[in-house]
Amino acid sequence: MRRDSRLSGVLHVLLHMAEFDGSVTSERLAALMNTNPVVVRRLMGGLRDLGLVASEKGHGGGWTLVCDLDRVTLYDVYVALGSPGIFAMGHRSEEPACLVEKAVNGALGSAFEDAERLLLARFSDVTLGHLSADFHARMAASGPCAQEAHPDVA
Amino acid sequence: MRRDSRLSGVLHVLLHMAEFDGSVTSERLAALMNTNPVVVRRLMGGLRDLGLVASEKGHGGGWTLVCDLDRVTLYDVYVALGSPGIFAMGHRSEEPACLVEKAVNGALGSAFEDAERLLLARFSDVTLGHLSADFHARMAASGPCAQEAHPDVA
DNA sequence: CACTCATGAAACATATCGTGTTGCATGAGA
DNA sequence: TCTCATGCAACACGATATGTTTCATGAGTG
Repeated sequence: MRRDSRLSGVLHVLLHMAEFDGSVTSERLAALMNTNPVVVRRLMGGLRDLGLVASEKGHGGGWTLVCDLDRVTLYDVYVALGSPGIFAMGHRSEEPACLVEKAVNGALGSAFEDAERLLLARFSDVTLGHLSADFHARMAASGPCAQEAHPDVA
Repeated sequence: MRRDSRLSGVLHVLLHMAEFDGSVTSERLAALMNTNPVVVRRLMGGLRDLGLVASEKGHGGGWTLVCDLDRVTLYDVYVALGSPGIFAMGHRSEEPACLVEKAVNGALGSAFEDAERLLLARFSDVTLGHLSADFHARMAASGPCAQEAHPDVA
């Protein structure tokens, strides 16, 4: 549990959901991720609020994709998670009185801003559809006898 | 204490040291940083190992800059700190068996690599001399009656 | 209506890691 | 010998992602 893997995790969930027809329960998704259903619900909450997925209670309930995979980017998913902090590093003080620290913040800050801008731009360039296509390409490349997408669903 | 501020902190220390003539004790540096002398020693250990600073024990001991400020970049300092992890986010699994996760890792990984490359390139473009010059410019800009660099040293 | 299934939410435990702090050993100079 | 300062180890603390349990809510089924 070294770093924040929520974006990685929620993308994993979404791509698995794209392989299902109907709705999928948190429990089944959690089994695919080797984690706990509550963790899945926490991850999905923000996505539901932004209309990327829908959840239904009760019998036959679960999670459903309600967005166009080709119109949702990694950036959208990132925002749905609450735009978590990107960098593990930061300033010692955001509003320093010390002029030395202001100079340090200036140099580091602009570098971090540029890197963040590039990263989020890259996120905006990739749709869930791209990821899904990449997944299917890997499926095909792994041979005709490759495992199914969901071997544990049978 | 939200994020790793070691790079910011150690740059702060180095720039303050540049304003001193002789050696400076950890205690004095810690006072400038509002922290503990042991924290300063921890930060400086890696820099000493790489020959950026030197330390001496006993009477009159302390820390001295032994590098050319114009030849040491932020990247060098970053490496001296042990090249700490840059991003707060990462993969759920580095070597996943799941093809979905491989696709996710591929997309996220290349974006993170590009952003890291950009960030470190920016670090390599900035020397400690640049930061020091920036600091002195800020000193001059803050007016003739501005505080000294080390008002608490008098 | 009673029962079951599944989400929603809150509380708590756990692990990691940067930071702060204390204590003691080592070595250099007065 | 005494003092000063680094070096190092150990421990406490705070923040946060993650894992887990418990209970409430609501939707479908018999």
